[in-house]
Amino acid sequence: MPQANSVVVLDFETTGLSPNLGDRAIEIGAVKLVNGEVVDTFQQLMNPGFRVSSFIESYTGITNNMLRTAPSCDEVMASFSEFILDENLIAHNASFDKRFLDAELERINRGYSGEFACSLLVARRLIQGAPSHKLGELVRYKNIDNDGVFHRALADAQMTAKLWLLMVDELEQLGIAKPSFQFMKTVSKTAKGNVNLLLAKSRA
DNA sequence: TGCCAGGCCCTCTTTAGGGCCTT
Repeated sequence: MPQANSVVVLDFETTGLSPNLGDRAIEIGAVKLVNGEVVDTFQQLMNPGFRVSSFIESYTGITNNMLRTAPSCDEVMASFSEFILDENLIAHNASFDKRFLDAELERINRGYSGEFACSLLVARRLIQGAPSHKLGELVRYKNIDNDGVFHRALADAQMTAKLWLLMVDELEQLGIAKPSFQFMKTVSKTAKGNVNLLLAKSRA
């Protein structure tokens, strides 16, 4: 059973957009939060078994030379599956990361018991004034601490975690007592126009 | 051969189309 007070925020860098078209993971980064505090991190490059495009090299800064000596996806994902055991999961545009997580774990016959929540879907509802809901844009808009690194797995996971905690904080300031992972999922599934109604009903 | 993601969400919608996000 997933723990109620802890969660893992994760981010993949990949060779492209779709595991169904043969794309693979090339880096996984994650932070484990317990009661809103970072207690552990995970970051690992992985060798997908073929060369990545020059687009991906320049988009992520991860080069073929860096991947040449990296351990295989199978090896890294086996270790990552231990990291996320029994944890609920968060990602920015979670449907993307879930597809890659599921595809990579299926290859090694591993699974996980947690559920996914999506920081992008929550942000679209709670941060409606943002010029866009790209992770980098939300980080700028909300003045979230960052080290200037974007499109690397651990850096993006850290920023996503900070964004998530900021949104939880904002809900607490609006009178929602200790917004849970499940409550955040409910927010993400509520029609935009009904979010204020949900919050009004949920106030302590 | 040539093409290829997929889920969410809005609207000039629901017998559909297109932008936003992720790499």
